[in-house]
Amino acid sequence: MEFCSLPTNTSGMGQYDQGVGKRSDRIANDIKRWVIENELAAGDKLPNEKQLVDIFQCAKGTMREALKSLEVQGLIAIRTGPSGGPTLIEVSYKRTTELLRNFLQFRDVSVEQIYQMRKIVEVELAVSVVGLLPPEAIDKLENQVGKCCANSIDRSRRHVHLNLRENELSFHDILASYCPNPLLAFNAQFLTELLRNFIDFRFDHISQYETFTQSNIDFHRKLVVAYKKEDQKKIRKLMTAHMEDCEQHTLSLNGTLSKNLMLS
Amino acid sequence: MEFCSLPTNTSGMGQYDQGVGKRSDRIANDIKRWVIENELAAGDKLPNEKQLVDIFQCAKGTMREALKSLEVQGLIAIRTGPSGGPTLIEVSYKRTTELLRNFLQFRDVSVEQIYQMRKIVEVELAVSVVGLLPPEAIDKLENQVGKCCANSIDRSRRHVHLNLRENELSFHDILASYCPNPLLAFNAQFLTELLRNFIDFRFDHISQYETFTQSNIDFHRKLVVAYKKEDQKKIRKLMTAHMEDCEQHTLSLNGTLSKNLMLS
DNA sequence: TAGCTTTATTTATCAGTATAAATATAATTA
DNA sequence: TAATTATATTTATACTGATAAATAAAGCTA
Repeated sequence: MEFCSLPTNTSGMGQYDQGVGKRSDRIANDIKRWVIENELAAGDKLPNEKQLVDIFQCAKGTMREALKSLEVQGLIAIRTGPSGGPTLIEVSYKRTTELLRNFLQFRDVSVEQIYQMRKIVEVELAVSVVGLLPPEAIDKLENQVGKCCANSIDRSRRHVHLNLRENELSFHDILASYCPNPLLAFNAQFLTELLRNFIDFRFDHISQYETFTQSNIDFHRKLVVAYKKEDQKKIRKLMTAHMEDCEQHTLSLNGTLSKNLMLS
Repeated sequence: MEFCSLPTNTSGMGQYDQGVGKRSDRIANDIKRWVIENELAAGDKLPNEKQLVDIFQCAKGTMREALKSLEVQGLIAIRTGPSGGPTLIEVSYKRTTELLRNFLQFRDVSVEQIYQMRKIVEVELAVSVVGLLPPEAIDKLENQVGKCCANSIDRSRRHVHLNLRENELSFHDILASYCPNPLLAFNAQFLTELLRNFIDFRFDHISQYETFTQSNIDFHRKLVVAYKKEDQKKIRKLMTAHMEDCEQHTLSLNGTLSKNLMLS
């Protein structure tokens, strides 16, 4: 979509206008409003920095702060060079989880609370994708379980354990990727991300870790079978038990939520 | 907590250092890391703009972009004047919901999908706060139901309907405020916010709207009774039915999610 | 002491310059 | 001609200095 001049400069004209709040914030909001009104979509380009400065009659620095705001919100990407400038992008899962982690940074969240959420989210998701999985999805899931098994031959070192958890969790990511409900899928992915990257384990219970891994493999295998039969009831039962089981293992391994949620 | 000099300027020194990404982003990350390492908390003050410029040996504009980033992320508030400058704040629910709405802006979310989420979140939340509600919480809930009744005398105009929805939803906000799980509480509040501010109704079915309102009042009243008895089973049943009922009413009123999610 | 005024401090905005990075285009080479 | 290299152009990024606005604290007035 072509750029067709931003509408009347609602955020004030001339320097030091009377509007409320910071100029850069008002400009950022005006640009958002303009994007919505013109039904722009990801991939569409905004006017470049210089043009925006002309349109809004503001200083370069002010405009840069406005653009930085949109960038941090995950709404635009900025590139240099010819045909560069600010481009609208779909706010990514990644960016959104980063911002949501900021929220959790200053609050205490326990492993129990993560699983309280996960027990309802993963079960609902698992049940809801029944009938929506194309053959290649089943393949992917089966493949995933296979990787876990292959890796479990060597299980004596720390990084292997980490790798196993990675694999276990990607089973759930695959399921989430076939969930048509963005709210549900996002929550599921956010929770698996927390477990993947922000749980500090004590690695002094290797045997328990092995049990954990084996238990996961069993559940995933059974889930694949149930998905092949599209047996919704069975899937609900299995995923509920699976989450319960994961929670217990994580707790007995003394998993705690990291204090570095803010850092990517 | 006092400011005690930021650590070695890891984001590079001198102009145009070789680090990856933008200088302002690296600085923002360094400040985050420093906050975590020094276990700063909401209320603590960061060095002011000029001091930060000295510490990071960067230009004022660059530092302002870094601070804007932190501000947009909801991590700091900036005030002018003496004893002003950037102050750490708890990332607020409000800010987080704004950022999450950006995420949904470019995806299609249906009323059914909102309720798919709400049916599991509100039920889990309702059940989990049993036994955690102090007497004043019950009072608040009862009060809330009372307001709905009072308002339902005059129900002929649009804004009254909006006001009723407002009241109905604040019943759920009260419940959420007593939920110790930030993940659960946040999700619940986010969903009620969507319903409160971002559902466009067609107001051509006044009678259905009345039925909706009355139905809500009934459910809320019954829920209060159940909370007084701390009857968890009853609460689960009631809330499940309540959400199901809400969904049906919303659907028959042709509620659709607004296209203006990005705007506050 | 209550209310008002001044002053000092700090961010917010403006203006302009210089540098780096990315890309398109032209020139060169094989 | 195809591929590579050099050049020019476009754009963001970064730096500097000056002015305006906001606010807290100190001082003044009644």
